[in-house]
Amino acid sequence: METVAVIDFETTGMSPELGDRATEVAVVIVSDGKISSRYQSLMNTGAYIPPFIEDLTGISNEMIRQAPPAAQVMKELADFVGAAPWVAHNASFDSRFLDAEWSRMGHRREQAFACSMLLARRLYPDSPNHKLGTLVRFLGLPDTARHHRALADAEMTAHLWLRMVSDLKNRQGLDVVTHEFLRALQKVPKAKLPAYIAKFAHAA
DNA sequence: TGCCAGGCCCTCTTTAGGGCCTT
Repeated sequence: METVAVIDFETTGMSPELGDRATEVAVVIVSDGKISSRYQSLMNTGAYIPPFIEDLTGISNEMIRQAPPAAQVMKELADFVGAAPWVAHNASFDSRFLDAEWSRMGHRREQAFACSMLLARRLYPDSPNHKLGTLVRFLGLPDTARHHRALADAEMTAHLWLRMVSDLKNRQGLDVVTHEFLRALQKVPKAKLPAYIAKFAHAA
């Protein structure tokens, strides 16, 4: 299986367009069907973390004050990931924060994002909902039991990604499940999904 | 919890509204 970089941000809020900043980032590299390496760091942007976000993530303003500068962390992240394509749960969120933080240091993202949430909505329509934690329980995946911290959520997303690739191969009969294929699959209308998958499945 | 955004997706749709996801 090709290498992908699964990323998760903790932030001060929902919108970098409104001034929210990242507070923690984690990336796990998935290759050969397993997690092969990990990067995580708190990051100091100088931004204020509201109390309810402190409660949600356990990341406090005091912790951030002692964290390395955001530019240093983003540089380390870029070096760590290299040319691997991205994966995130609700990728529109993490991709906007990654692009915003990188743009501040003049760095531009080149690799595309695949979204585990859009794929899970298609592959597991019977899940009660498609929050990361719910999917982990629904599928019986390893639960890091520390939700809303970057590394724990990135690892859970990685296990979800591996499960989706495995299910497409073993249950749907696909021989090759690439990042590019899954990016296409996440955009296929749900009603057309069986026919789309059948086109690529090996002959019954 | 802090009232904000963006994108997807469904439906009582497309000249729109609201729920789901992410912090």
